[in-house]
Amino acid sequence: MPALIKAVRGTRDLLPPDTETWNLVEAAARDCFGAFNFHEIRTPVLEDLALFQRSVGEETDIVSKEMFAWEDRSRAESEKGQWLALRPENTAGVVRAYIEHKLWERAGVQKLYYIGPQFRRERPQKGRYRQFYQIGAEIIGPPASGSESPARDAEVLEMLATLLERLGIQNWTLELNSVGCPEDRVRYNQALRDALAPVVNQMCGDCQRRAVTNPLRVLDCKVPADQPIIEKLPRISDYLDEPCREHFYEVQRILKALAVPYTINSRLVRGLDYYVRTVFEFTHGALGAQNAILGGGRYDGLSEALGGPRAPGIGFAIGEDRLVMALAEVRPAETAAPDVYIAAMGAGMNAEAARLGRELRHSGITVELGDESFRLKKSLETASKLGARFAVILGENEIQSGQIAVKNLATGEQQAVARAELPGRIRQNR
RNA sequence: GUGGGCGUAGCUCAACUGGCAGAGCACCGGACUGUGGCUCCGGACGUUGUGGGUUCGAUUCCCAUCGCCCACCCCA
Repeated sequence: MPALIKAVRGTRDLLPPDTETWNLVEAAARDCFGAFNFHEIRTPVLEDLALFQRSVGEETDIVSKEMFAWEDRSRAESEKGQWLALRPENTAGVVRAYIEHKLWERAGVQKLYYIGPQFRRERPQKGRYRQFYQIGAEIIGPPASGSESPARDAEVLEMLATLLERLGIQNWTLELNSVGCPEDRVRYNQALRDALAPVVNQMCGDCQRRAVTNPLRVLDCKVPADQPIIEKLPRISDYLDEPCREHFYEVQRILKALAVPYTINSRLVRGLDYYVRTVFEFTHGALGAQNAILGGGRYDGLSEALGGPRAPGIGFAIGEDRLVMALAEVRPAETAAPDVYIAAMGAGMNAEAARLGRELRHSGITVELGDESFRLKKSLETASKLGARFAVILGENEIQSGQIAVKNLATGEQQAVARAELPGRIRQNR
């Protein structure tokens, strides 16, 4: 026997009834985003590697060590092999499409959402997979379209709160921060380095490394012993210039007006290079170490970094795997049951059953077919296990008389119904 | 990439200091040839993740390897 082929590390099959939950989440997202006038965009899973190097950032772990990337073989021999990558996130692709299709020519701001798989070559753990799914949305447009307005930030945050609420997910926390504009961050980074210099040798090994490579990351450190030191480090809020400060204030003012609860987390920094000003994260307990179910922020300079026109934007990505996990606590998955199970009996009855099934489905009824080889007992047993509401018995007697036996599997009550009345009878009892 | 935990039937798990691999649930069939759920009877379930070692004998002990899980780094 050949060796079994299994799903590759970090990927997984989603089976029923779990897929019902996934569909529920996606339907809720589409519905909710639609109410905010967002429209769907689908970008390729495969992109030019350079797209992510330029947007997410060459030095980020995502790009430097967690991407599935390879040189395209078909052109390798001409020594101009194109480097391809499976997308590790979707914002870069959306902005690329925005530029490529000159979407700035369209009226107003572009409000786009996507649902799809992303890929990162990380070690899997709870809530983290190599193929994972994100539901995200972006608002992007030329400055004149209002894309830079704090009202857009608030709109996105309100939309997320609405979605979580609609899904019945509670106990989420919105953590909000502003990382300022690039100039602010340069000044803040310097201030951090200065403040860390005298104390960094008292900190954990990771922090000593971060202090050199990415001082902002020191703020995320979870080592208890480091906390007193971190508390005393300068805060980004003291380094924001006036426009950034004003922007952040206005976002909060609108959130308050909308009664969207949030907390300021001055240590919240996000991993992607392109974020400016508003950054945020929604967290949820009981998800293990990966407690962030979604994150996002503003990326006013991204379009230009990718060779496009100035097009400020803000967006987020929901970790769908994690959202589903959180939702599963509220609503356990359940397989939908058929309305009717057709118990065909006797040679030649499969065709009759198929015809009847076709008629019923035409009326919007969900039908499962038995098989003419089954004994009635077995058909009823199966119908019952599947959770069907009705068993429709189709045998010689029924064909002869034109009266079809319909059994309500919950009550055990059975009656003969004229074939023409069958769909109506079943629908009214659904 | 690093650290820890765990791999026994489809699922949840047993099996004493090393002595014939088991139970519950689920599945299939029968009791009941056109009437499910309850009950009873029966059946199939497995190279104990894989490979090696120690031993008269290994699910058990040792080594290696693969896989999964959890955590770190990083991140959604």
